[in-house]
Amino acid sequence: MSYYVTTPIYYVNGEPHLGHAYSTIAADILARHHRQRGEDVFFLTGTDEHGEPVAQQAEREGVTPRELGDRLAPRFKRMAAKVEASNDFFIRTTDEGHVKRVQEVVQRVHDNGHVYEGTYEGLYCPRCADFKTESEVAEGNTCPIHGIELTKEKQDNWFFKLSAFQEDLERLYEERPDFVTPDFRRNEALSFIKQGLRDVSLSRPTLKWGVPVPWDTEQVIYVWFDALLNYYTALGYAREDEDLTGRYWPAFHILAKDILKFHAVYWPAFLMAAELELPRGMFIHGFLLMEGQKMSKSLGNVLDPDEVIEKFGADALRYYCFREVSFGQDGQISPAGFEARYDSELANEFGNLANRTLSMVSRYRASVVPEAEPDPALAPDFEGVPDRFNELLDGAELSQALEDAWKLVRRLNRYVEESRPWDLAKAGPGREAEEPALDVARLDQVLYSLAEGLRVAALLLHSYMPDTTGRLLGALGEPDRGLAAFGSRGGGQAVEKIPPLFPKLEAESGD
RNA sequence: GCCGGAGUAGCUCAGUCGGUUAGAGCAGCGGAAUCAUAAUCCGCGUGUCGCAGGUUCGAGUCCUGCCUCCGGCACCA
Repeated sequence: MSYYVTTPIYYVNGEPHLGHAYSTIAADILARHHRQRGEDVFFLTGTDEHGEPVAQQAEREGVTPRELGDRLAPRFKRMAAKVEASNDFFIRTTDEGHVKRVQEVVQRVHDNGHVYEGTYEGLYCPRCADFKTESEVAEGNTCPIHGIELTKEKQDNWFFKLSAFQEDLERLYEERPDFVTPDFRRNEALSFIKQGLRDVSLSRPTLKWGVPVPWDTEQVIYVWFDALLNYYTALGYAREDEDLTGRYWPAFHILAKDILKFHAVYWPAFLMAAELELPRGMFIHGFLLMEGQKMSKSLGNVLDPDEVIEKFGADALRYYCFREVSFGQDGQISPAGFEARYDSELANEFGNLANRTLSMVSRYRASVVPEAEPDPALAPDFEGVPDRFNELLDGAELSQALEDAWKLVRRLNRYVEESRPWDLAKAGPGREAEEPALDVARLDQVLYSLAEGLRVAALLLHSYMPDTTGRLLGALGEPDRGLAAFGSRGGGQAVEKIPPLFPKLEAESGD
């Protein structure tokens, strides 16, 4: 079974920020999760480098668009690495393999009769790289988004017959209710379709920076089609010796709400026109808001992922993003919120649970997990959790799944208090009078159950926090990374004590 | 203007087909414990469930109207 997941490709007219990291982390969690389930996974991210905004940005900086891409693509690549993204390839739309395959697909759409030549006249925003309909024009012929003056443009260019796919799209949404999730995004896309689709421009005659239209090399392909096709083209050349298309296509897409229309309407229509299989689905996430506003360069409220990772670690960032903000919704984030979650949940609840567990096994049982039956007091709380976890992640419900896993962490801390291993380990007065052998067995059972529960929880959390859970699983003597049921493994492994997984922040700054 | 969503504890939110005293986390207050990164655990809520009607034996849950907020689309400038 294969699983192919993508992030949007990031536009190189600016530096990477936390918003980019967010999409990347989400896709990475899904990729890692499906690998844990033993599936054949391909995870793609990359950069979008064509189009007018890049050309303009390059001009402002006095470099060629190619040079701008060459400078920024590595930054995005590095960001992916910094957040521990396990992508199998990093596509750049300037890659030869991409350009070639875009032309093939566009040619096929043309040959299938879905392209025609027309004239487009209207007000154009160079920053948006898009024409504005009358309704989208602000006072004084300015762009409502960028506030800059629009220019009147008339272009002979090629059109894609989007309107011809109206019924097909409606049927798609009918037949596959999960094609776009969450459902309120699906409704938005569907109502957009239902109100009637207009043909869209497929090419740009005035621009040189892009993929040439194969049958009219004076024009370049509109950057959005070029960009969307990355999901398909990458599989063709990511590996020198193998075309991966048959193995992985179609994809599951992760994207933010601002590019819903392109992915949920244009993209499937274009694939239909090219007679390619449609995506298996897509999940539309919201924005991480800083002080109530979208992070944006112009507002100056951008959180640099590097700084966050520097202070909290990549795992903590990955955790926080999906814990604090319900995946799919917009949500507030803040440095104070990071610190609160880090301290109370990662350090105190999870890190300390790991620490006390390893410590007690080490102290009371010479660092070997005892062999015992799972405690019936604990087992029901783990019953069915991995299955439900899988189901949630099948629907890309990252926050819900994380919540389920976290309940186990909390349950285990409670279990420690309920079972009081330190009392069981005491041979003090009033204990010897009872049956010591019973307590030995009981302590074995408690320590086994605790270590086993921690193992199961760590495995569930592994896709979210690969580094720290990896270290913890190593310390627990667990070589495998597949999801496991509670009680599926016996005792007998040697454990080792390790430094705190999430050191307290005060302790750090106090040094 | 049209469509959709939301309005529940100080904050963030759960509340499944209408059914027992409306829940969780955080924050706050009090306590227990000592294996552990002074971490953990337990206890503590007089909430007009946006407002007003209605249906029902019974409504946070269904219906109608209204208010506020958010999103999408359309329109105007």
